[in-house]
Amino acid sequence: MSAATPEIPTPAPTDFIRDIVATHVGEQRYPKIVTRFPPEPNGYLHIGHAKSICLNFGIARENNGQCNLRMDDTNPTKEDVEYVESIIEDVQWLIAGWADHCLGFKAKGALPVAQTVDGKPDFYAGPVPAETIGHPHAPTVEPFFASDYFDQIYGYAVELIKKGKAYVCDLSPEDTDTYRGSPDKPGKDSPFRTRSIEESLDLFQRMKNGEFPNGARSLRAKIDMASPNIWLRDPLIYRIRHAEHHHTGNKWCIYPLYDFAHCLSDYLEGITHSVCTLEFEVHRPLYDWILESLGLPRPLPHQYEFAKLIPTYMIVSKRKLIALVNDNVVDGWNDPRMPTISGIRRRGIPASALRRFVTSVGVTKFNSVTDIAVYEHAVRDELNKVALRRLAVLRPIKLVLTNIAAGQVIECNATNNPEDPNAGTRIVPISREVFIESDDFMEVPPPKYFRLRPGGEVRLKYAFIIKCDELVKDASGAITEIRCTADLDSRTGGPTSDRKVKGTIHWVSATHAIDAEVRLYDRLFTAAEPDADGDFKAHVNPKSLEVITAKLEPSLADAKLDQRYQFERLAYVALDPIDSKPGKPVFNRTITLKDAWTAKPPGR
RNA sequence: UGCCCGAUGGUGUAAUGGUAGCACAAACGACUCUGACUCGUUUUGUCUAGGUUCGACUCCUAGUCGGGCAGCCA
Repeated sequence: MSAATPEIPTPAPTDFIRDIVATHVGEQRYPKIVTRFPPEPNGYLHIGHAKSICLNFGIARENNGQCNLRMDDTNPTKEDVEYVESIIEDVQWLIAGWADHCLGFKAKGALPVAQTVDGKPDFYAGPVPAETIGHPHAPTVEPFFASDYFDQIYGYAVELIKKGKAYVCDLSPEDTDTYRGSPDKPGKDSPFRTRSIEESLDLFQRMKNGEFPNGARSLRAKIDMASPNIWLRDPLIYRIRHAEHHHTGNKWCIYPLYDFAHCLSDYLEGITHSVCTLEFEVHRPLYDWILESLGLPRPLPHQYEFAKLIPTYMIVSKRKLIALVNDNVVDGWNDPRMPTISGIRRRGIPASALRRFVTSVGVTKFNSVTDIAVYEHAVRDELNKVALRRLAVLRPIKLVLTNIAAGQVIECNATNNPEDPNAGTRIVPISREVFIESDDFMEVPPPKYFRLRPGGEVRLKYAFIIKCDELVKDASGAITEIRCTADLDSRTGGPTSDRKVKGTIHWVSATHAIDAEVRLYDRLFTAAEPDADGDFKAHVNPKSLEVITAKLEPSLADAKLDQRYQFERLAYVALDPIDSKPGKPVFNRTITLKDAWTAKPPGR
């Protein structure tokens, strides 16, 4: 859909992780920097993931490295191909024109290849050259899948058993919990901890063969039940799960747990820097323990943690996002109000703006909340540069120019984008009857109101200065028509065009206007931290969407999907990529223009 | 209350023993055929207490506050 949005060259960001990478590059510790973005395909990607994507791909592109897209799919009961496909699309959209050349994809169906390193057997899962990656669903390539490594991971588990570093445990899930102890009390050894290597080997194979029901047994790393770190108290590394997997089908009935699969997936792909969020910090000793216990021949990956992105007025939790979808609070994952990447895209926000925002917040280990104003500023700033200006009236009120004859049409020359001289101009027709924004007229205005008022003057942008002569009201006293005279000499270039009037308002010719649906989106929540009290649904903004029929200048009849527009003085908008049809455009309001008047007018 | 991590204006982030800076926000002003954009000015900060040092946001000690960890989730 949307075209690539290349970055204007800016100084490469710095942060503590990039500093570490820079040190490693200086030391030539690795032949190539390889990162990875490893989502679990159990939901859609959101703005928090965007930060991780930009960090991981950013590190890769700044160091001539590579960033693998990997499905972290070790839990068949929660994952689905729908999510795999959305993830691929969202990642490619976000990095298009910026880091496509670093995207690590593999040949479709490829599995790790056996090799020998320093006389030791080894496996490696490598990428396909970036040039061969085209369309998101190109038939020859695909992302990496942790589930493609199940054979190797199983082998590593067997290896651990043989080294006496893992054992099959018959404790029930409940007993396993009890034996684990609590953070301030050491755990207790499982009675199966001393089981012989041979017996564990036999049992593990029979687990694999499907001889036992779910939960009957598990494979555990043998570390230290008294460790102050819970994750070192003989953590489970394999569980029995008789379930069909979206990628491996029915081949397996045992699945490795995250801690075991993740570090090994990183190793198999030759990841150098495994970057994740803070909650995995306490898992790092286990990550290292597994890798170090196996005596692997290639350099080991290392894990680095950073703080999640949490913008105000948003929810970033897959579970809660799912709830919004399932409860029909929003219209699907890609509802333009959702903080999902697909929702953000549909809302009309350029990928470059999203990238700029998630980069601008920095990377630290401090749990912070980011003011949504920073996000909105990035969006407006990006859109200001590229949006074509158009005239549109959202809440029309009729205005008659009494000194223009019925049927007469005057062509006005309008600037397409004052920020971009190359954007050119266009003709907008005006006639005797026009619509103006109802907010732009007040019969009894407050002080410092400089739009139209009885007896007052205002400029119709790109046209002429008008003066309000009289009002026509209906029986109830509501204004039905504003009657004005136009100073026809005040057109651009005309004799009185330099006359100063304080206000300039937008308009559309009533006879030329086209009607179109405009969806006015606003923040999804009314509370800065919607989930602060644990009840985010209570803070859903009832006015997060208002659908109106607006009056648009005629040129908007052939608006383009990839083009961003600004309805002058109002908002940035984009065509809805799903509901817009030829001849029936539907516009989504991406974001309003900043408005210093209604934000805080004097006397209010 | 076991272990791990963190703390710089309203918010986010820089300064890696040597002038506390930037962005957003806010306020005021200039400009304006978008009350936008742009430009200018201003307000506001190193969690606390000790210590080391000529000098501490930075190093040390103790404390305070916040976050994370007890899924066969990731």
